[in-house]
Amino acid sequence: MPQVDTVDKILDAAELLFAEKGFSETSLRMITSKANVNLAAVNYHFGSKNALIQAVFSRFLGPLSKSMEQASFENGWGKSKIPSLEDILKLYTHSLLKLPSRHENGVAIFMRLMGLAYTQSQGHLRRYLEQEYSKSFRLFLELIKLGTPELGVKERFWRTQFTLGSIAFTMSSIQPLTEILENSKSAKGDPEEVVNLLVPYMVSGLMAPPVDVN
Amino acid sequence: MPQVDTVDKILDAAELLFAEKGFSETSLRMITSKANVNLAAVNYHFGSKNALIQAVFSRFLGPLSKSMEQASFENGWGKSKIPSLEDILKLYTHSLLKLPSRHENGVAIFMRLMGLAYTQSQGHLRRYLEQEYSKSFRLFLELIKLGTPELGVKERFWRTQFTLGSIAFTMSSIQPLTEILENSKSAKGDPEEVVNLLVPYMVSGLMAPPVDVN
DNA sequence: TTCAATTCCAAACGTATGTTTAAAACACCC
DNA sequence: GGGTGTTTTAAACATACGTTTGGAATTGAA
Repeated sequence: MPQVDTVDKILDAAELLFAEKGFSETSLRMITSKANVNLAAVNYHFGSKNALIQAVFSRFLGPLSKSMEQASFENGWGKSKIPSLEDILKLYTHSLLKLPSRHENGVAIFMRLMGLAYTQSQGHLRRYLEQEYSKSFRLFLELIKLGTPELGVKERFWRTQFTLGSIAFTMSSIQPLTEILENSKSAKGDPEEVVNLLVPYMVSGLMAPPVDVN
Repeated sequence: MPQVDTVDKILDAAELLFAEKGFSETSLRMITSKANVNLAAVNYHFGSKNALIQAVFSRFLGPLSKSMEQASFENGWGKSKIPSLEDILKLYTHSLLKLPSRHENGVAIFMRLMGLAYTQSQGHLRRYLEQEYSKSFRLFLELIKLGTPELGVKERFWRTQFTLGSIAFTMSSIQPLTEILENSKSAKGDPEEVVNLLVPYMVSGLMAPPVDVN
């Protein structure tokens, strides 16, 4: 058994390339040559390119969803012990930061991948994530609901959408925008710093006085 | 001369398909068959697929950037007459809503395309937009700066980033775009309503008490 | 060592893509 | 109405893709 087996070498290379270029723009030949494995290895070990995409997500989404469910449970959060919005968002962002990764900048990669999962039209991926992690996602929405009791359903829905957008988009467009702004000094901040700036922004946006009551 | 010439038929079809599927996932054959023109027409009139992508953006970004620059000028905004953040964001969102479009729900399509431009890795597009519309983008950043005088450079940079993310992501993940195009009256997809919910969210996020001062 | 199962590999397959070609069709002006 | 420049067309082109194949190499247990 090699130190890092073929499966992991493929996942490592695929993770990076998908995050960098997107799914359709990354070919199996790019992946296998970066991973130093044979082209046919992907289909042998995973079955298809789509299955590889799903495997990339499962490798980090599995541990992540488990750790978040557990943390929420350990805190005893629920209708009897309502958490503040800030606590919720801090829990999530920090679980993310603590997530182990094989790459530097792992957080940015994961966030970028999550953004792509929403943004790119990969029907199979959406279906897969939905059926596999809907429980985790529902828990997140439930906590948001506990933290924003004054919001109507519609307004909470959209503000949650805006919030997810801030995260996904920010992480997914770090490199491009820094190029444009050539403001690389202010943009080079490490993920932890960005997250620390992000939480109060999200809290403030979600907690803004309701416009629409229903 | 036909009522709608080939160039416009191609642009119309491409705009919809790009917004729905993304750039790489949309083939020229999909576009030309939806537009009822010959496959070779794209390369004849535009030169290449990449040039078509750029043309799709120019068709709505040209008028949009002009109208925004003009509105900002007519309001006399500047260091002598500092606009409120809400005024700025309202100007932008409403110019967007008033933008003429050949499709119902044009706003959602434009926003989705802008989101894709940032999110998908299309180097040529980024370079093109940068060289063509950097002035408009700089104006936007300048206005944001006027509207958030209490923020440090770094915090303003990231909060702007978060804000752009809210917009782009929200519009780009209105999932089955086709569904929304079909029953555009449905309350949950009405762009005007979403924008009205979005502005206070953005204002509140941008105006949150600074965490980091520098 | 032997043998069966697993993993790897070079090569090929079929398909879809963006692009080019050369001829046909069309439009318009003198 | 003939001639010229523009536009459309069907067909072919070269290339890149995901996937499959059949045999070679490797592995682990008996």
